Amino acid sequence: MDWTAEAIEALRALWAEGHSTAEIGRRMGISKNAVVGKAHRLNLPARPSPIRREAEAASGARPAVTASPAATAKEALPVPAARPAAPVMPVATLAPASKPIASAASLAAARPPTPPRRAPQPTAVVRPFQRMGGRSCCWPIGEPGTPEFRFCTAEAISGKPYCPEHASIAYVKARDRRDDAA
DNA sequence: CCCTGATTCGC
DNA sequence: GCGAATCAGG
Repeated sequence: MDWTAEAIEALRALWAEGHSTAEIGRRMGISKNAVVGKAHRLNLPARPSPIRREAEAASGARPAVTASPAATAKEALPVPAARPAAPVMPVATLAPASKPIASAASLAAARPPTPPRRAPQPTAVVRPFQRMGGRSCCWPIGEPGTPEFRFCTAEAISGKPYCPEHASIAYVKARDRRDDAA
């Protein structure tokens, strides 16, 4: 993985939106290990991990888990942005970012039925319109002409028509495109 | 078994 | 720095 600024920005954005590492990996065409590894290196806020390694526990036996039962209840609830902000973007598994999917046609072609793995979340609010100040991402999703067709609802990077994640795949690094262009 | 994320460690 | 392997919990 070539961790360009864009890629890192995309990672940060997706991470902040509460996507799973595997999901981020899928979206960016990399493994979840790469995602979690990089996230870790970037010191991105760890999200509720299902596990608790012995290492941390061993470092002090049981530090204070039992310290103040009352306090732990409320304060031990960081659970920041666990909300899957992005309303299920069935953007399929885009090919490992190689070519900037320019046309909606090609995108449609590369759009296999992607049943959402996650159960519908009651808290997930599909916002029909962005009223936010920022421009929304122009990345087309679905087949044009169908009811499903829409654009990515994420907020575009300022100065770019795409959100971080789509920008990361939309813009192939300019360098050395000459050889593949031939 | 599927999923999850964190850490480890060879590269 | 990178990420597969591994670990560990749900």
